[in-house]
Amino acid sequence: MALNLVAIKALLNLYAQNGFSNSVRVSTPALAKALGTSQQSASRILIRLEKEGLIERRSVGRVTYVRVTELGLNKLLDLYTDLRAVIERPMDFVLEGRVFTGFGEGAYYVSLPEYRRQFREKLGFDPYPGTLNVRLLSVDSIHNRRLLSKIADVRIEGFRNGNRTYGGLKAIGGTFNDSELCAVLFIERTHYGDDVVEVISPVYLRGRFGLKDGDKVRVRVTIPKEKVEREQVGGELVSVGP
Amino acid sequence: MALNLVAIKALLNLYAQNGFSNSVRVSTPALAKALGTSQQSASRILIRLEKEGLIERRSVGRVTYVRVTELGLNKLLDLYTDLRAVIERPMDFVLEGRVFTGFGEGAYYVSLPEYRRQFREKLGFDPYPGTLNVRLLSVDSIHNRRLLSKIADVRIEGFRNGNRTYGGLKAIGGTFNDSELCAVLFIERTHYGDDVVEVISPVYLRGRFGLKDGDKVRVRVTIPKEKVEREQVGGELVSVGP
DNA sequence: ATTACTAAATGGCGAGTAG
DNA sequence: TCTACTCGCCATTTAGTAA
Repeated sequence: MALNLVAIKALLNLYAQNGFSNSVRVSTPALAKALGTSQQSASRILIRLEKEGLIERRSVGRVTYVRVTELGLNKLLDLYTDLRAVIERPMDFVLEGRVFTGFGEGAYYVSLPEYRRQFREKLGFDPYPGTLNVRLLSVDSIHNRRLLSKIADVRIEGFRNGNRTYGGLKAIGGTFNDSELCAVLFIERTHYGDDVVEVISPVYLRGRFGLKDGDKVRVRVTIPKEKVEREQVGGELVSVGP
Repeated sequence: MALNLVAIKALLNLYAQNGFSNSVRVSTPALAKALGTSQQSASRILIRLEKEGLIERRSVGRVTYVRVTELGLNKLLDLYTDLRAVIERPMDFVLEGRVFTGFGEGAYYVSLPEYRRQFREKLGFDPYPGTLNVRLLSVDSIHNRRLLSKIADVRIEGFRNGNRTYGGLKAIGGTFNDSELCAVLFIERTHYGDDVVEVISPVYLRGRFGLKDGDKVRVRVTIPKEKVEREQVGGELVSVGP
């Protein structure tokens, strides 16, 4: 017999008030308010939680005290550890596509001392002078490119040199064909579309893997934890307290 | 419009299969099995999740691929962080009671070199030769005593000296009257009941607080995280995979 | 084999209300 | 005031079934 989400929220609410090591004084109207539900439902939930052995109730006069049982705590811990096992683990973004020859500016830009210095300092390697252009194949890869362009946290600043200005870009480190260190570049004003990434590496990738145009390659970016943007924070969860 | 628990489980299940950075192939019977529900419910859940923008579906031939959206990920993260905020925080166990004079053996035992050495090494202080007996007042305190006796992780070994054997005990560090370092002892073969704790401390507590029999005292034990026993592991949560 | 509709059963909800 | 009952009502479920 599976518990409802609201019931879990109620349990969490009680636990949040130290309900495991203290008897917490609760009233069904107060609980109802905290859960955004009716008094009747709050009453039902407490009855249910008690029946399932997740809480213990004790009436002193007309006020009731509730204490979360070990079973109840375990219920919360189970949910928590299940979530944690899934969420607190590295997230892999794979970009798969085919090599193609671009406009050939990559080599020029990468070898500019301003850029090169920043790559060395912020990415930790001295890039081979040139970018490898990859046209992404699957919708997943294109989707991942979009996500990564937001996650990428290595900011390479633009600069000006005389009357010429050079734009900024973002980068993020990854692995090329599951073996070589590389970085994916997200150039602010690129000539390419959403289905293209430009990759740099300390090694000459075309040579290292004997790549010709049209060959399939794979870039893997691993995000240590959940570093994913949390722009939408529509928290509709338990508000703890009275 | 609040989501159901089963729907959350479904979302988690999809996410667990790298559903955020990969399109996951799902079938409603398989999902139903993983969730312990019917095929029809699985179908409805997917429809619902898609309607709420938490997943995206894509049909290729007769198989459908599902991908968790950023909104969907945020939903999981919200739940997770809410749980974490409550669970991953120190837990306080308060024992309140009144001082009473016991059989007077405490001083003898504590001053035995074997015990004393272990206290010093495992608890980090040299105990005043004597225990303070506290008779617990509230049901919460008695409950907490029971819990702490299971949580207590400082094991003091028994020993024998000639023909006499001295029993083992467990202890856990705490704070006496919110100011002095102390430890609660859980003696294996005690003469006292479940409503009594024996407390030791580097200082002479009776003197330090001017305690007479019947005076109220409070011992607080703080457990860093959730170190609580998880004997009951009735996991009825999402089983990940096919 | 799928997915997902409709129908009937179940279960949860809030309003009203008793104790 | 409180808790928790009953009662309609609506949501969610499963079974059957269509596509």
